[in-house]
Amino acid sequence: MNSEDLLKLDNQLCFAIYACSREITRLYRPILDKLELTYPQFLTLTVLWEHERLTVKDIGELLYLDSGTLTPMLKRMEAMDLLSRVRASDDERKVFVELTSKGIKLREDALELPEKCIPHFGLGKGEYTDLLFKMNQLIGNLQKVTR
Amino acid sequence: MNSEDLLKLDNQLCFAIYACSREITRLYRPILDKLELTYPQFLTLTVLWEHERLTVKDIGELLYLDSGTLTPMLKRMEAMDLLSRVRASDDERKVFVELTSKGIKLREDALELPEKCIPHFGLGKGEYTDLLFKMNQLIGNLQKVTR
DNA sequence: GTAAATTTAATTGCGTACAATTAAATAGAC
DNA sequence: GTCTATTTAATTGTACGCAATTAAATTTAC
Repeated sequence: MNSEDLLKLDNQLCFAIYACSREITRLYRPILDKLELTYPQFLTLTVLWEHERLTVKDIGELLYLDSGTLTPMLKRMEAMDLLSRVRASDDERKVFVELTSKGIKLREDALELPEKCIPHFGLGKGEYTDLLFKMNQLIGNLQKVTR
Repeated sequence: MNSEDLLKLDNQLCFAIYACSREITRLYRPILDKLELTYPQFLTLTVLWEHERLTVKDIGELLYLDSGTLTPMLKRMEAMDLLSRVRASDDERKVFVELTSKGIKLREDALELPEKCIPHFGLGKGEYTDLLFKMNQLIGNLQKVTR
């Protein structure tokens, strides 16, 4: 494709991905609302369900977010009693984030989010896995350039 | 995959797409900065390069954005002398958006954005087209549910 | 051992996203 | 023709997302 064609909206993969990301969030929103979570908050809980205790930096590396995004979001989630933020005693630059019992318990209710929503993607099992692999590959390629 | 597995970050296609969207924006940013544009502003120009004159609603339907996002962004772009906003005389609810000569001219410089960035995706020509098709298909599937 | 460099989180500021509401104009129902 | 419903954009308010800066703690270089 030449650069004229690449400029057309319909040929821009980046737009398709950007639009798709927002469409999925739209699909998730009713259940997220029920859980009283935003999508980035749900992702934050997801990594904490998997890791128990993480620094702000750890979360940032897992979700590709920086402290400018995370600090205020984590404070909101702390105010909601989903997690606690404690400055590390051995290295006072670090802040450990840990789930409260409420945050841990929320996992059971959150199980239905992917369970109920992913079928609406209309992808076969192989297609889902394949697309997941390709997107992760693309992320990897991009990071080679941008880091 | 069961719902326990689907909840894991590494298995969530939605996260891969969300992260990928932001990684692409990160890749685009140096050139966008040079053009003094944000990514959504670039998309808005893209549809106006293709259509000449669009209402706010038209732009919203093409980019899946609502007036809450578009109105302030279009005002900023008007202040940058990239486009004009004129209320339609036959139907005063509508606002027509049209590029200024500066907005039209910017297209030449913008050609290098996809031209230079897309090679960094590290995808073969077939892979790019294939992934584009699959993402658009997924968007279509999602819209069946959310509209 | 101390000065400089690095790391970590917080802060500031700007620009989206989007739900919800408002206000004005137009279309439809009768 | 008028009353109601719908359409369109704007407004308001909240929450990201990220660049740039700040401030404090720790590492390192010497």
